[in-house]
Amino acid sequence: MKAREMLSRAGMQSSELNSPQADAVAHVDGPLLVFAGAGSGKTRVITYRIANLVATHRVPPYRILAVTFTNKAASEMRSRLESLLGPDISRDLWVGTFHATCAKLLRLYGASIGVGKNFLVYDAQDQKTLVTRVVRELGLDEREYPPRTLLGAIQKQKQDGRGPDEMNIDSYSDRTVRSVYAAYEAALRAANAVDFEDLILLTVRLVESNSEEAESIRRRFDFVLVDEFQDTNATQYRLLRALTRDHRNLCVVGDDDQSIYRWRGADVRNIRGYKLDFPDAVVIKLEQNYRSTAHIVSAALAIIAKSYGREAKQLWTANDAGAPIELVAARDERDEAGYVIGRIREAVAAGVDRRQIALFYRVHAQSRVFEEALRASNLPYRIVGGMKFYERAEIKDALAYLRLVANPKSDVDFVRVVNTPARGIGDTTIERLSQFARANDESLLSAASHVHELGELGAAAKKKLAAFCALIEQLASSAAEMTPTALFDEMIEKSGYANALSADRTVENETRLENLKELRGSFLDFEAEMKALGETPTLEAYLERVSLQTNGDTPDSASSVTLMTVHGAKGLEFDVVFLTGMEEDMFPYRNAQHNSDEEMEEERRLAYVAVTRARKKLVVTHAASRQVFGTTRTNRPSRFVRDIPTHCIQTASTRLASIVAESEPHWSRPAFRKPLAGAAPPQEGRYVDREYFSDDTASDFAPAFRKGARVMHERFGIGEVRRSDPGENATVTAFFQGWGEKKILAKFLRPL
DNA sequence: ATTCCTGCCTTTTTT
DNA sequence: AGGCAGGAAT
Repeated sequence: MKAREMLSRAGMQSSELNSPQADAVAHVDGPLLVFAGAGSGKTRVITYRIANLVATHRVPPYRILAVTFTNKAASEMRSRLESLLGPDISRDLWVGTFHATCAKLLRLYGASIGVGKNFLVYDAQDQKTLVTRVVRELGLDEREYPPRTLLGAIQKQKQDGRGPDEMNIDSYSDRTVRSVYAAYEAALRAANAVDFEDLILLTVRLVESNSEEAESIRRRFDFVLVDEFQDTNATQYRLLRALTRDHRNLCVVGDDDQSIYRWRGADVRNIRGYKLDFPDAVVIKLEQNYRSTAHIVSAALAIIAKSYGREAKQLWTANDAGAPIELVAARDERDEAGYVIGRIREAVAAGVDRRQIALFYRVHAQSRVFEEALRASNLPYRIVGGMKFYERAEIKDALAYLRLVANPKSDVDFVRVVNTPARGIGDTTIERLSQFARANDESLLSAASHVHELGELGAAAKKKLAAFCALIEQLASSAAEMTPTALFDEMIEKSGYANALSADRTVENETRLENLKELRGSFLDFEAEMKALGETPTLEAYLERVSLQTNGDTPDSASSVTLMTVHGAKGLEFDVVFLTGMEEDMFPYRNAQHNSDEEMEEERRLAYVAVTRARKKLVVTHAASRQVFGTTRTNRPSRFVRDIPTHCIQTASTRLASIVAESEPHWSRPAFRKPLAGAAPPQEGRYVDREYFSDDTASDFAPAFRKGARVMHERFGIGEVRRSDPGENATVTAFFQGWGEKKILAKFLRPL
């Protein structure tokens, strides 16, 4: 294909890009830093730049590496590149997550640093299991050193690029961490496994070494691009620098205002300090927002403006002001849920696609109330996060069998399935086998294969273990001559797993069988895909994909409302967003351990992320009281809410609805007289027609400003009503902390 | 070996 | 409040 043709196919007319976007796309050699504000067309810039490198500058596609954090982002980028450049070229580009890219490099070159070709990737659960085992073997008290905490400490070391011997030891507990870390590493290597951190860290060591392999990897890519750069941790950044050491063609794209993963090791300083490492870097800021209404952009900007140390940016939009942001005060979480669900039904009735509606909360625990309300009103919804497909026990069990077949050294998998389904191999047996295995320096499966040498084990136990070994061996020999799907079928049958589930026909087991069927479907998909690429589908390749695809890859084909945490919402956008639980101590989230300045900063950025997800309509809710971990808590509205300029906001309250509900028999209430078609009967008067929330202050003056009610004033903050005088120029006398009693025109007050 | 109970802890979790 | 892990009971 000719370059010009490719360019036009890439849609690269300047009219499609604004000026900073075009500058970023046109940049070729040397370091480039792009600050991409929310909704500023970041993905477009990255993909166009890649297209430009290939089409105009004739860079071979296989010499370009684009790194993302999520599989989803990677596949989106890939498909956009495919439509720009066509399948032949895009196939050769390296587009993938940090982890997938590193796994690929390790499989190609890892031998030189002692990483076998068929290593497994252990997920969070496996890691914890392994740490627990190590803790026990070291004879440590699990109560004093919870495996969870230790694993966290180990991960932190790894994310900072330190091995056990490179740790800073400041206390006795550091010493403990170090010894657990060392033993954990040894256990991983013995199992021929790596964890997520290893994927990065081992690749860094590989690329930084002086080996021939390091040289080849560094020569492999002429251009490296990174998306969501603000989310990189120390090791990931080190990797990027090592990969581009010789040419410095490192293009990073991100937004320090959207850095919300500090607690996972992400370091905003990577983006904020990029200039220090690359003083000659070209810096481009994308500040025009194409996504949201002007009201939403102003609100977002007001929230983030108070952030400290941020790179100066001024997000703006040419879009219309749009509908005001609604701020709704609810009594408690149930009131809040009822109100939100009512509003969602309204929106759906008005023709909004359910897929364009999202409900955010700070923590998962808040989802339950919403879920119940959604179910009660028959609204289809999906929850992102929570228990993911690949985390379900039956899926992990099935995969553990196959992983054990692929990698007989994987003790974690052995322990998982040796007695699943129950085969009468109990803890005592496994404990003795472990000791035996340790004494002989071999894996559990291998120890079990010559278990007859183990004196202190009962004959019955030996027989059972031998039978299990035979099962795995049989499956292993099948693996050599079968397709992965056929092997899966055989495993499910021969292991007795399917039988155990169908024997006891409970609803849960039905679901589990369904899930296994779905897993089988993923084997079929995998085989079809590999066939299309002309490759042989191997079990190992399948397992690799699955271990890096922990994402719940929810098919959003179903038309559902989406519920998720704000973290889960990053990178997404919706027409209508409900941002719930906007109270102090909920959002910003705070408890005894979590209240540092840094954390507060991150909460602020999180609020910014939340607000910028909305395209057309944002409804913010907060509850006066809520049940948290069994106790009732009363909270003021979030500081972030108070940061939103009042001219963007329209306040409402669910209170009028409840007053109507209490004072009138339900059949006489307007909302009940004409229920929405197909809707479940409303409960407790929460589903009230919108007219009831009209912004006409007179109609809800009395309840909103009755004595004792809380109100907010732009200057004086939150106050308590002492006295109110309705009428044309209604006034309210209220007490404000730090200001005393003030008499104020009601229109300057917001009921809370 | 399995089951049941009690006591614990509770953010966010791209891979 | 609820889910889970560890320990006791069967």
